[in-house]
Amino acid sequence: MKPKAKERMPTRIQKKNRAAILEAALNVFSAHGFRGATVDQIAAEAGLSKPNLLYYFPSKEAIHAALLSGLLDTWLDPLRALDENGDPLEEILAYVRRKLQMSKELPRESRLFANELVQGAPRIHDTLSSDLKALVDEKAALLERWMDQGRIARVHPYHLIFSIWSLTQHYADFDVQVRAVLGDEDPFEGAGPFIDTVYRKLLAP
Amino acid sequence: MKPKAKERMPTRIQKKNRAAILEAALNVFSAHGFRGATVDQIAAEAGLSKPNLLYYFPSKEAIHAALLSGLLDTWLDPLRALDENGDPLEEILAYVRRKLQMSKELPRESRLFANELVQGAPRIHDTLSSDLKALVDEKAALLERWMDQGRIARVHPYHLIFSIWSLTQHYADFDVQVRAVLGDEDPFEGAGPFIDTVYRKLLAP
DNA sequence: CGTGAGTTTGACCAGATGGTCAAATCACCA
DNA sequence: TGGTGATTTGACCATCTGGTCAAACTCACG
Repeated sequence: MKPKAKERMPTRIQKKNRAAILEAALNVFSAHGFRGATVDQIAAEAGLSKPNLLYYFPSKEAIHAALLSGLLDTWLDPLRALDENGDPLEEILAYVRRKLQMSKELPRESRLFANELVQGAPRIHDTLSSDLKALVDEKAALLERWMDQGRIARVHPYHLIFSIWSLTQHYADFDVQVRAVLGDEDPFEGAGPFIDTVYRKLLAP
Repeated sequence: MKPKAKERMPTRIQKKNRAAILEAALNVFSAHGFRGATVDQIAAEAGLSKPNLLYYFPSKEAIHAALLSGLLDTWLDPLRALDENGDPLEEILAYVRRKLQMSKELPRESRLFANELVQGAPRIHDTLSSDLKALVDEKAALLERWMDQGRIARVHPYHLIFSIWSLTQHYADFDVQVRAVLGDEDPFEGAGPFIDTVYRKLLAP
């Protein structure tokens, strides 16, 4: 039997409104940063009045925190998927491609994190040096094993990971700049093959 | 004889205070973004009262604009220095090294631009699609010529330039993340050789 | 020195912003 | 259908923020 929960099930309306708020907040926070976003703006975009929005989340901070922690997993999933048992180069290329695809399909999420990081990550610093560091340590060790086995070329494993982040997220985070330079050309059209080549040549044993 | 200028020479005090304000503004804007920075904060950091600061610059916007336009040249100088007459690979590697050094020595400047770009560059969009685009077009054409001559491997020249920007500026813009993962290790220690290797392997004809 | 330009400041303002609250309205089901 | 808890809102508040202004002060130079 179900132990009676202190917290009740979320109602249909709660589910709908919470989702609408997070969606709107993602738009606004990713476009203007935490400080640049206003509660009114988020409320308007979610189709709610400000007091109504604050009925669902206790504060602006809370919305932001909910967004970040809710998205962090999604964000790191591709790295988690790096599989010890796969072919090293193909595993890494798959990771790169997934990350680039995320830049294309989830640019708001990327910019949300970029905004936070570029300003010193005041609200997620702890998560970075615990969860993120642990995951990267683990995967860097895997990369190092592959290098020891001569299955990919030897490079600094941490900087290899950083390079994948920077090369792929660049297209989401600095989208305006990329488009200003490229004009009409679709950035991802050329980026995919380019980055692919980078890692094929870099990691060829 | 000197034509009498409508505008007088800046006094000693003007020079000192303008410089102090821009220095303080660079600190504050790069750490908090335009919206997150307050005039009081900048004034305090510059050792002036708010009204006094606004005696030297007419508005917060004006300080930000002065900073950006003053720094844009510095920022693009390394790319401008890419020399048609040098050895292609060495020229590109020199560009990469200069950019990485700038990330190390001028991280505030890098983050100032990063903050602006990640939020859609509302205040420098025009400069990007005119000046920046023109410069990149010119240098991309040079890279293409080098490729035509078989002096470096053929890759998408624009994405080659983007990759240099992203790989190097990553270490300034996302400094907290890099340090959270690396712990005590100096990021630039490993980044230099790593990025060097990337471009040597990528561009070997 | 005295004087006018250059510099500094306390007091102030209007608008924006995050957040509160009591009252009104709505949705569900016994 | 009535009642109860969930939802919504208009009015309001305190604080922050960019910016103004007149008055006071300082400096350089004749």
